[in-house]
Formats: sequence, structure tokens, C-alpha cells
Amino acid sequence: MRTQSAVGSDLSKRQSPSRVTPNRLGGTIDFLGTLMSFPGNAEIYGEGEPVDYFYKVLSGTVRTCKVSIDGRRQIGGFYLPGDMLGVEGSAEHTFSAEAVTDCQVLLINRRRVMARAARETPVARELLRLIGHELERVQDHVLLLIKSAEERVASFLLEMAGPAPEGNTINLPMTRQDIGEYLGLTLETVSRTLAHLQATAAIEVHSRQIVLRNRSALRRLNA
Amino acid sequence: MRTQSAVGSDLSKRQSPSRVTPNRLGGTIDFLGTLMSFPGNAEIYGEGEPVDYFYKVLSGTVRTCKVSIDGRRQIGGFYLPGDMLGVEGSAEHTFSAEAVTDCQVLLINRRRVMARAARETPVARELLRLIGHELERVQDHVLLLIKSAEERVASFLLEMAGPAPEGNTINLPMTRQDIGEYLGLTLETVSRTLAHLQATAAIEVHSRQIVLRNRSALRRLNA
DNA sequence: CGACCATTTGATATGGATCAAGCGATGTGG
DNA sequence: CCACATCGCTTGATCCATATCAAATGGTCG
Repeated sequence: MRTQSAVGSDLSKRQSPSRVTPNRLGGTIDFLGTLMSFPGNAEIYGEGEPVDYFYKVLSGTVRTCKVSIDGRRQIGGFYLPGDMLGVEGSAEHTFSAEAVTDCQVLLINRRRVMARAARETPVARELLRLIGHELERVQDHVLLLIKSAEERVASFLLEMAGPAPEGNTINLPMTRQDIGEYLGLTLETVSRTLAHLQATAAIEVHSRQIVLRNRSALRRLNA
Repeated sequence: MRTQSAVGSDLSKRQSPSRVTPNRLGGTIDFLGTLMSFPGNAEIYGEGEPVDYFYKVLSGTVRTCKVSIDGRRQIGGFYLPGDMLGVEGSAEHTFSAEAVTDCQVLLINRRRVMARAARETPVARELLRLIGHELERVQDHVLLLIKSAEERVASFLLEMAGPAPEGNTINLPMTRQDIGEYLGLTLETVSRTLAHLQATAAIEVHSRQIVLRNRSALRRLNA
């Protein structure tokens, strides 16, 4: 049951870039961008490559990750439609980025943004806001990693549900393994913890579809 | 043996601010700042307070930390002389900051920096560099927290030793408890791990004074 | 000297990892 | 159309790294 597959799913390989009209992006960064589509598990950029673009997710899900020498893999974050990635501190990417599902991404030339930021204060301000947002995301990740397994999974579900408590059903685009690598747990522990949260009636688990039955119970675990 | 105590250690309470000549700071942010001294364990700013200043550590050591509802305490980082703190994503501090030892800190008015950044591109660029640096620091912290206890302690020692391999002796200004709260370990585990590293001849432990005897062994654990 | 802290060290408990097996869904080739 | 391989997920049994509880040591300061 591939629940949250992609939109442009007939594009099964990197297709050649095509021009797109300037979208209203996060804020004032509304340059002409280049639209690209990636099939699931494709690499969008690699660790150590120069930061040439900012990437805005238009559809699908992207993960950033890093593999250490001994093969352990850490996922830095999941990026959903509307999220911006590739905003980093150094000139090279410290993580790589991969499509979780098929996805469409808008590539925004970094040098052009920087050049414009030098002339237009609002663009500079927006850049600062973007990297500040990324900083907060990573700080929250640190706080996640010191919690118990149950707290991590509960926090993760609330994070994926988003701030707006619209529906109670979420369709996770990623595998248990991905979740585990994000939370610093094994896939078995993720599975067991979901089962346990279901046993306590906090959620309902239907494979990748999760129904939040008791948000406040989850929030209580969010410590 | 208070090894790395402070410089202005006769100032035992927050003294009234006094003007200071414009120091050559990190880069282009060389405003007039206000010098303040704090005794060990004093709060420099609190979590949730508005971000009114950037803080440059001139002497001593500062830690940022956050206490969760259930009382667990996480240290976000240690800031040594030359380091800048208070550079955050949001308008309120997400962590509080406390003096580890007596210390002197230069307070730099945030609004003035922002105003100047709007007019002078190099200042804006420097701001971006500072927050980018902070982002990298936190990303490294995430990678720390998924390692084994021995790897965490080894990484910590190398981090405290600094990039320049000058001397092999480091004087830790903080307690085992602080180290544990930074590394996501208990103070007992920190102590035992140091003892174990000493047993393998990688280091020598004299309470807070640590001698690095075999850096490459530590670096090997740095995975 | 005595009180207080930071640190070390020991004994035991436990949460999550690891190893292993089974299951359901999906897709493929005969 | 079915047999089979594959993949993601679940569940069980066991192990181990680190937490927790507890006590002793040593240094510092009044």
C-alpha cells in the first residue's frame, strides 16, 4: 500500500530541467527556479558537494542523511512540500539529500540569491530566517535524541502530523528503518513502540497509515 | 583544584555594565559592546527571554542549557573565549545561558547589528556566517548523540582540545555532570569512560586535567 | 577539624539492540 | 494464473551498554 506516493510519478528518471514561472516561495525569495523530478531513493545532492542551490520541495518527501565510516546512517530530517533544504552553514553540504518518494523539487541558484541579498535587504532577511529555521529544527532534533524510545516516537508522530491539527490520519511516506535512523533507534524498536502506543489506545497503526486517537497522551510524552 | 578559573574573579556578582573600546570581534561585527562579568553558575540569559544581545565570550566558559518538564537537563554547548553565543533562529532564546566559571562577556546590541546589517553587506554576511557556524555546531551535536559512550567522550575531549594540537593537556572547566548533560550520559558513565580511556593509555586523568596521550586512538573512536 | 562537593568505584537493574523467525503485500517470470 | 522471490513489517528470545542505586575517597574552604 504505497500510501503517499508522488505526484509526477511518470517521471522515473531525472528528466532534463525545465523553466518554471517564479513561484511565491517561502517569503521574498521568489526567483526563477528550475524544476526537477526525482524518483524514490534517488540522490538529490551528495555529502561534500558544493552548495550550488537551495531546494524547495514541491511534492513528495526528501530526507537528508549522513553515513559514518562504520556504516551507521543518521537521517538529519524529513522535508515535506513547502520545506526548503540545502540551507547550510558551510560551502559544502554536510549531509546528502535523497528522495524518499518520487518528488518534485525547485532548484534555486544560490549565487543569484546571495547576489540579490547583497542588494535587497528583505532577501537577506529571508535568508537569515531560513537558516534560523533550520537551526531550530536541528536543536529540536538534539532534544529528541535524549528522550526515551516512546517519547521519540510520540514526538515524531506529532511532528509529522504538523502544527495544524486538521485530520487525525497521517500517511507516513518513509519506512520504519528511515524513522529509526532519524530517531536514533532500530527499526524493531520503532515497530514495537508503535505497537505499544496502539496498545495504550493513543494511536491506531495500519502499516504506514497512523491514526492519532489521543493527541494529549502523545503530547504528554513529548516532555 | 579549580584549574581553569576566571580572569576577573574578584567580581562576584553581576557588576554594573561599563563601556569598552570596540574590539576586533569575529569579523566585521566590531561594534561598541558592553562588558559584563558573571560569577560561576550565574545566569546570563534565560530560556524564553527576548534575544536582545549577541554575547561574545572574552574569558571563562559559558554553557547553554534547557530543562525539560520532567527535570532532565540538556546542555546545548560550551562556549569558550572567542565564541559567540545568543545567535538564534527565533526572537526568544531557546536555551538559557549560564557561566560555568567566572567569566567576562561582551554584550552586543542585536538591534544595532541588525540595523547595520541592513545597510552594510559585509555585516549581513558576517551574521549569516555566525548563524551558519552555530548550525554546524548543533549538527555535530546530533551526530555525537548517536554514538557509544566511549565515542562521545573521545569526541568531546578532541573538541575541547581544539583544532590546533598545541599542548596535550586540557583543563576542563566543567563538572562531570555538565559533561554528561552535554553528551547525553550520566556523570558516572562519563567518569567510568574516562577511566577506561586511561586504562587503554589513550589519556591520563588527573581530575579535571586531562592529558591526551594518544590522539589517533581518540580520533579512531571519533567515527 | 569538619562540612561540603566532585569524583570514583561497585553492585544491580533495565531499555533498547541484536539475532532470528514468520507474515502479508507486491511484483515477476514461467 | 500461479509459484516464487523480495521487501517491509511484526514479534519473540536473548544480550549488553548504560542507568540507577549506593558507598567510599579526596580535595577545598570556612
